[in-house]
Amino acid sequence: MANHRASITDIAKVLGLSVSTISRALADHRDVSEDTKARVRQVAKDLNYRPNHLAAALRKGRSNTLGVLVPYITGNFFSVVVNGIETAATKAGLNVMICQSNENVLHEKRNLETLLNAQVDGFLVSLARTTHNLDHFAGIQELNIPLVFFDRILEGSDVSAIVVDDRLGAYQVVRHLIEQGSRRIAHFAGPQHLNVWKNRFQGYLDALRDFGLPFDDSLVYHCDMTEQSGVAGTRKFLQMSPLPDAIFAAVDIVAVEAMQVLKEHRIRIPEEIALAGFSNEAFTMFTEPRLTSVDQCGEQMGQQAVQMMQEMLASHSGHFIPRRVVLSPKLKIRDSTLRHSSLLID
Amino acid sequence: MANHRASITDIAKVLGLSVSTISRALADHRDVSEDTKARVRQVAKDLNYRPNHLAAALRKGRSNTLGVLVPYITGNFFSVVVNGIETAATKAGLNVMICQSNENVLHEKRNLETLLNAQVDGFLVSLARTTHNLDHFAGIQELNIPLVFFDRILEGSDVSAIVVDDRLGAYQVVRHLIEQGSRRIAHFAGPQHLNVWKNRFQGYLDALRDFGLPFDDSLVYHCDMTEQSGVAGTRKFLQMSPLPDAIFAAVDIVAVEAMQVLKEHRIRIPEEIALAGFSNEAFTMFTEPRLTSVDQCGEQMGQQAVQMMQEMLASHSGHFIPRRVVLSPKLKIRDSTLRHSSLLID
DNA sequence: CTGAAAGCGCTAACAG
DNA sequence: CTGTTAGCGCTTTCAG
Repeated sequence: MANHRASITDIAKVLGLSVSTISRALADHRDVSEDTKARVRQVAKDLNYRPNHLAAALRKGRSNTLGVLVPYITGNFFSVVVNGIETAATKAGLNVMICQSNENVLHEKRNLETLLNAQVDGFLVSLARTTHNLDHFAGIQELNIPLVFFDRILEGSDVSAIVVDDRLGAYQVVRHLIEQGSRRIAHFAGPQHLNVWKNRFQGYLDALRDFGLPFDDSLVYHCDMTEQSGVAGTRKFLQMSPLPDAIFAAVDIVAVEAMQVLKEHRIRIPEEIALAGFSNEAFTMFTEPRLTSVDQCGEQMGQQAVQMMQEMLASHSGHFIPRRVVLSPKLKIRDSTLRHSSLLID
Repeated sequence: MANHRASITDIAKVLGLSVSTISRALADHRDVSEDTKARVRQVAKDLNYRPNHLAAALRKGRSNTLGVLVPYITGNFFSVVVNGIETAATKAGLNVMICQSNENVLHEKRNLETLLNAQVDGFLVSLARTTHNLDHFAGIQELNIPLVFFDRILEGSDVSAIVVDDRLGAYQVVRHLIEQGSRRIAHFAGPQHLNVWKNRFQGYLDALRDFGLPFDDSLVYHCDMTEQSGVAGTRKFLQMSPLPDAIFAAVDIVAVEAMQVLKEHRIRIPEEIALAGFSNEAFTMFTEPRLTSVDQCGEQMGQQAVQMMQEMLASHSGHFIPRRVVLSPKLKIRDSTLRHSSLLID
């Protein structure tokens, strides 16, 4: 007999009341007497009643669920953001469905459809590296379903988003490198159609300009930031003469690959070549030397994304004016760039 | 006009057919003529029709969704398992809802209810560290909803699960340490009510016994494996005389903390004290020296969990005989234990 | 304060 | 091959 999900109807039968009364009682509606509510709650407990979200969602036209789409969750940054999203969503009584695009725009498209079919009330999205246009978001826009991007957005697109000031983060890194005496600073740049890498490159350029250093095209290695690009790029840098005296990689993992190549060549870090990454991945604390990087406030980003989503959900107006929240990144200075050793921040 | 989710009814109206025909056509039912199917599909496309999973789930009594509950997804191991689960589930046409318990049994209980209310068809669970009994799973069992545990299960419980042979993994680590010449091997042990840490401790004990080393109680540091327990434990070990000549931590992060303490004390790794962890977290590749660890085949674990779930879902028999799949861990020998440097496996 | 009735979008007998 | 009908469990008018 227990092998059956108790429904509102079951409770109604036991108490000889109507389903609507039970429904109201469970929702703590003020039209129901306290006495009735108490009895309903008791029976609900006895029968081990569990509300059927699906039915409620179908009826109400709202699922109370957010669809989250990230490139991947292995790795530190996105899992922290997702963590922030989950925490904030739970607090707001919203559920979360998480999908990974695996950096593949086709997966992204398919996941979007899955989430759409699951009737999510809103989308929180960080783009795949291979996404070059937003065509596959047209359906969502047409249906007026709230959509908030975070971290990765398409360069030049006018969308609501929580981003970090990547340009500023990169600027701070390069300024720090210059302050530590570097003059020939190499850079690993990522695909320029995504805001994050474009802006990090821009920050690099801006800092060079502001501090009167010449821009040297050959010091920039363009790559897609996938496995091993750090190895190839570093080898290329090491063939130059004179050598660069610093390397700033727009992604931590690439910086770590560079570190390994530099070590193989017995090049001292940071004395001969200083090294910095971006994202403040967990492993930056464990390398030797520890890697200077830029923290992107993932937890906060997730929370803010949910907050913006809540506002959109609340404002019943069909259309939303794209808003943008820009978080300030935090430079994390560590041994890999610190020549005049003294103040180690962290 | 586009601002409206097209339904089967809409398609039916356009074509002058009944909803059931449309439903069947979309499901590629053989009773519908190819001609009709083609027309239905065309109109579906034109109207940008998206099936409503909620409605289908409500009607069919199946949501095609799996509930996944893990302690956390930040950190490598569980995010890899979740990755494996997602991949396998997607392949099987199942959706996935992921929840984190944050190692908190109360969260675990609440998440279970959320997933239950979301009408998931099955549960994939890895227990929180603070879970000491399975009372909160009673509701699931009663409803005969398939439940598969993975990695962390309650010691002594009779449940279906995919686990890794933690005892064997630990045994291999300790044997390796002994082969490298260690004789006083210290161990960081975790909470013993969970299979994983109990078995790792057992593997440690078994290896000592098999290779004729005495068991010394003071060489075991019991802790809850949270932040900083590695620091405190290592300090304690360093006060012993004679010093241990190896440390085997049941968790990687603890091993890394130990590494940092050892470095502060200028103790050479592995010459003076060899060091090994467990889980093969990503950062084990980046420490210096690189950390010997045990890989737990997370991806495979996730896939197997889904496969077992599918079998349970398929077999319509109400009750399931608890099954267990035990995966073989892989010892990853790296510099932190390799004294007679030669064959570096990886 | 409580009840009756309709319907969210879909599927699955059953009936032609 | 297609249509009719009922109903999954819930919420929400509208009527008492």
